[in-house]
Amino acid sequence: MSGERTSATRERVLVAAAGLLASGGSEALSTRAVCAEAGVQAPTLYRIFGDKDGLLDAVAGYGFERYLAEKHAMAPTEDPVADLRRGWDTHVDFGLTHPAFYVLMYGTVRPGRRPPAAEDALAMLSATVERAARAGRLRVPVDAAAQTIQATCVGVTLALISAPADTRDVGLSARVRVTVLTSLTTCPDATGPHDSADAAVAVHALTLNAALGEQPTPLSRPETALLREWLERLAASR
Amino acid sequence: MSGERTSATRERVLVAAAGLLASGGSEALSTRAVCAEAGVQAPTLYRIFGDKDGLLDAVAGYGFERYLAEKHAMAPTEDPVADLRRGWDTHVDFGLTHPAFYVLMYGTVRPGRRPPAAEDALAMLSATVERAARAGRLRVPVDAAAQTIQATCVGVTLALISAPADTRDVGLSARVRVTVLTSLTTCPDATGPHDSADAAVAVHALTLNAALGEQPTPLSRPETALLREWLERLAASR
DNA sequence: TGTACATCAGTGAACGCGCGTTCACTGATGTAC
DNA sequence: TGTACATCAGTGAACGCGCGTTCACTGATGTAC
Repeated sequence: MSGERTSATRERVLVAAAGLLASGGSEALSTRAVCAEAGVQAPTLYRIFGDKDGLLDAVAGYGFERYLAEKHAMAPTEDPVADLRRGWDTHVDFGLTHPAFYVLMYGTVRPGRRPPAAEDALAMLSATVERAARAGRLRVPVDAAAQTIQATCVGVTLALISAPADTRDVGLSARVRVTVLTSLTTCPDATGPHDSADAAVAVHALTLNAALGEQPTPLSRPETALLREWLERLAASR
Repeated sequence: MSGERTSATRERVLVAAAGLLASGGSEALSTRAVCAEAGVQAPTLYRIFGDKDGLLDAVAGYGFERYLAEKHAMAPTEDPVADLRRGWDTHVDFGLTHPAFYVLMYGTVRPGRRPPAAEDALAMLSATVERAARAGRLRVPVDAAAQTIQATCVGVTLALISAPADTRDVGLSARVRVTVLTSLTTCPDATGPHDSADAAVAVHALTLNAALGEQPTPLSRPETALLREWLERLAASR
């Protein structure tokens, strides 16, 4: 009973803190404001969380749990690359839906100190990347892929959050996701469920054609000429 | 004379603030600490900067000037894509060299409010991207490319800053840079001066081969078979 | 079953500190007559 | 040239507030005899 009451108070304080965070950002998260909002006296907060840092950690953890709830609603499928794609979108969505939480979890950068949420999220991401590697769908080492995905996904999410609503580039996330996942994996449809695989073929054909440039290749000159003609046909096929 | 003395004091205060920022992060930037460090009384600071926000803006601007100094040391060449590549590296370098400044300039995310430095940097970046577009080297609209570059480059820099020194993935920036710039531009050597163009060809050949998957193409079956064989040869050629 | 005691989640009120900021003043420099 | 005045970058000292935190206490619940 007393245990239940304790956690009820704890929950009430966290909800109050989350509300202040959402409405006023992390600056609004003073111990006094949280106490007032939760209808609780200061010593209660200190008994439960120890000190202000403990409160902030608990709030970040509370936000991370919400994030995990969204993420776990999405069970892993047998296609790890598709899971990466959906994980990317879930991440960005969460950031845009709970920007204050997100900034507290990912945007509070201190040199040499990764936020715990970022650490945990990276571990989860690595697990999915690992599955992709075991399925033979990965083009680079697991760590490299996970770091790349996390860095770019966080960058995109922070950019979207800090962009004024009217100049927000709605396609940014999908474009970067396609580019990044395509470059890391060997998934034939890494361009996502809404992009046709044809478009991916066209893009890569164009890219390869450009990369060929004036370079000498292991192919003979007539072979190269025919290859380039085919690449152009593929590029035009979307 | 009085004007010179004024700006000398202003400079002294900014240097003091920069020092505190570098050693203690933005939390260490109180008006009182800055005054003490600069050997100046509070009203002097208030006369020069108006209030604390004015001071913070001035400090961020001061950091941004340093950034611009590094950036302008690098004059634009006739290859705008190479300029984008060097601009990327300069950006990441600056972030790692002046992490506290960088976080103040780019990492202080508030929903809907882009930091002024990010705004200015995006404008400068857009100018270079625009040059690439005029040179026919761009694969996507200017705005889309600039946003993509900024979001991913900031993401990478923040990731590197917040990574503990011992787990810092040194290749992250170059890998993401290659991927992003390659996907946005038609530069044959977008992989950078230290990566061979052969490697780029190999990567793109592999990518295209994967993207082809089981998709039907506008090519005939024998053509496709031969194409894939060539792609494999290109992929193995690095 | 009744009583005495331990535990502990909570209250009410205050402490002391560092903060951003401002008031009243000084003293040096530039300027009009 | 000398004097009176305006300007203004600076000083010294304080104001008041909100902050994180803690002290002393209450009252409800659980427990031993």
